[in-house]
Amino acid sequence: MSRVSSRITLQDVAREAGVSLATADRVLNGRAGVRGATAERVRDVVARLGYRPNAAAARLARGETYRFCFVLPSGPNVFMRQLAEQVTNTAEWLSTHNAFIDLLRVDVFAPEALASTLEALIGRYDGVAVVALDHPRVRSAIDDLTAAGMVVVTLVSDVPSSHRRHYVGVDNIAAGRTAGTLIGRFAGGRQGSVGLIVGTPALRDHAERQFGFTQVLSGEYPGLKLLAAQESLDEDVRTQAIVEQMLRDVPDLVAIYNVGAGNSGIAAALAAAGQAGERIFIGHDLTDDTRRFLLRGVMDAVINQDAGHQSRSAARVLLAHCSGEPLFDEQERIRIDIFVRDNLP
Amino acid sequence: MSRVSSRITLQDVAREAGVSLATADRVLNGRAGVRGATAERVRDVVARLGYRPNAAAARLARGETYRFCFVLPSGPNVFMRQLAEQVTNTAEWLSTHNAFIDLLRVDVFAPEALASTLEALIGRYDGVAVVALDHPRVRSAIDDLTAAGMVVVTLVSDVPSSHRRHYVGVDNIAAGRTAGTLIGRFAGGRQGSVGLIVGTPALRDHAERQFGFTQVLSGEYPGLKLLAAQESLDEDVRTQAIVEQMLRDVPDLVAIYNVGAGNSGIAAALAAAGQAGERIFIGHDLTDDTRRFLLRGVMDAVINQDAGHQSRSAARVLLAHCSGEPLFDEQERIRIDIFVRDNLP
DNA sequence: TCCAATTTGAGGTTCGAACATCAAGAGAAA
DNA sequence: TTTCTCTTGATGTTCGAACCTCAAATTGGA
Repeated sequence: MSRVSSRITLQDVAREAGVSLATADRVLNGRAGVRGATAERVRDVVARLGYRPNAAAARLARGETYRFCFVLPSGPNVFMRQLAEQVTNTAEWLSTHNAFIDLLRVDVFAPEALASTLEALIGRYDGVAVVALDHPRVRSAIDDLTAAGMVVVTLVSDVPSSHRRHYVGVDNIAAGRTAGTLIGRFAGGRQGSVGLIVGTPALRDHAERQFGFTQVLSGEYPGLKLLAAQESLDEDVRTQAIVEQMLRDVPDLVAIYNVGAGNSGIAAALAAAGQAGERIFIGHDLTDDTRRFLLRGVMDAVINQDAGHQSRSAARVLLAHCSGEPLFDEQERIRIDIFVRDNLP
Repeated sequence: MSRVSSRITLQDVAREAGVSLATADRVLNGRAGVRGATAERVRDVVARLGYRPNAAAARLARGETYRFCFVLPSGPNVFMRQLAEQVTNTAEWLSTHNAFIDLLRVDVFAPEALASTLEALIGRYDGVAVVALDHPRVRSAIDDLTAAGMVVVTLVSDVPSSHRRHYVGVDNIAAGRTAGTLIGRFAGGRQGSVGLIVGTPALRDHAERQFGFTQVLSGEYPGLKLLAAQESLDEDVRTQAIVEQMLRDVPDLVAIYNVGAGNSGIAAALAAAGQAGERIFIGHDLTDDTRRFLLRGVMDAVINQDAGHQSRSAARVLLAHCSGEPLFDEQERIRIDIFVRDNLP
């Protein structure tokens, strides 16, 4: 029953408030030269009539174009490839809204390179979305961009102490905790060891997931013994070797949690040992591979953060901050998705 | 590296193709009176330059306003209240895009009433989003609306055999299967009975969830015995009574799956029996209550379909279909969310 | 009361596409 | 060649807000 009749324009507001279009315009756009009482009257009418500026007309009149730069890690990481692809889709959408995206890829393990890449962006863009590295050099580069009047958004991996305007991504501690709870529950009282594989603890998101996971497992599932974390550098061959070793050395292995990439390696090792489906196996990022592993019962759950959502969200946030349009917080919250075999999209 | 330089307008396309603005316009808007070869040339240039119409300008020029009607069930159902609230939010957003929403609430258990409500909408709206009931009268009402040139979208609950243009909602069979898998896995080999509570099997979504759940449980977890489904009519007092009885009569009760509303009643019954946290308890719809139950360990998982997402998605779909703008399928897919204690938003 | 500063009004231009109208040009059929 | 139809160009108007300028009205202070 929330009815709004046809369309209220600034004209209507001005007429109703007994002022000219120019004055109404001055009030709404915060331009100087309007007496307080008059401004108040206009604002009252705006509220009373429920006036909302026509988004299309406003955009058209403003006529600005925005340039954004997305900085993603290079390398073969599947999730980052998905993200890059989604950024390309987003770029297409943005291009109909007078905003343009350049996509840059830099070595994720080189904070210096990332920092100098960022610094080179100063003045060339209106906004930057960056998969950041929590490192003093990077932080100061982000602050420099912000100081230069650019809007900076961190993507996937945050730098909380920087002056970035917004973080688009999930709480990775919570993601790790989620994995912990799922493994704990799936184990259902069984006793034994749990293997933990991380890409590299140098990545903030990996470290955070590991932290959350450890917290839950050691705090709430005393029957499960957490093995020392092994580093895979996100490579299939290394995860495979790690798991093969584990299957040999740890007879009471109940579950494996893979914090980073390389799930195919784990699946291969399990299959080779004839153990696929015997051990609980939880990992991150829904890909063609992990989807197949779920369907075949090799993996038990996949924790995911939607690349498309993150890319679009970053774009919307940048656009909103640059153009001063409102933002719906709720829509920009990235969820920690849990996928099992039955709720695959 | 996907760079698009400033902005290509229809002017640029026309110049590049060596035709007039008028002709370029005729080609792009499919107006008659252009020779095939000429049209081809224009389309080539469009592709080559990557021309995309300015969304704001197009909207403004079209200058149409759209009227949509959202038809939701009346009654105290929490999810439907959330949905109604989100529709109100969506209405606010839409109002800046020249589209307006009326919200109607009708008795969900009365197909005749729903059907006649729908029929009364003919000609008064450009689009309708309806939480439908799968009933011949309702189906034919939807078909009548469609025949009258209106865009009809089913929301939350589908009528697949109707001519609705789109279904915004989840696959409820998959949702039920997901619950089944979670309970099966959480039980972790324990033997015993599983209680099943539905609001009413007359609701398609409830029936589908029950179907999916039963499928998984009886097919894959032979150690778990599924008790006969009990009807709660989505009422707390009734679910409470049902569970109290269950706790008395079924000593080996392992888990409870509540297909509909009324989770508070279940929590109360469990608490009264001192059994909160002892039985696996999975239900639907994330609310203040269920969130609290998750945090306290009373519930083990909540399966959710995001009301805000569904409301916005329905609006976007209606808008896109009415105005002929493109739609990003991937963005409009509603996910089956699994929430445990650790990944609450 | 008068001057100066501040407020307000009136009007115009711009953005890019959609859509309309009319005349000029091309081509085909008679 | 003439006539008629089919294409094309030229040109305008519209949408609603943003932003600009200049003149008129109002206000406040001296």
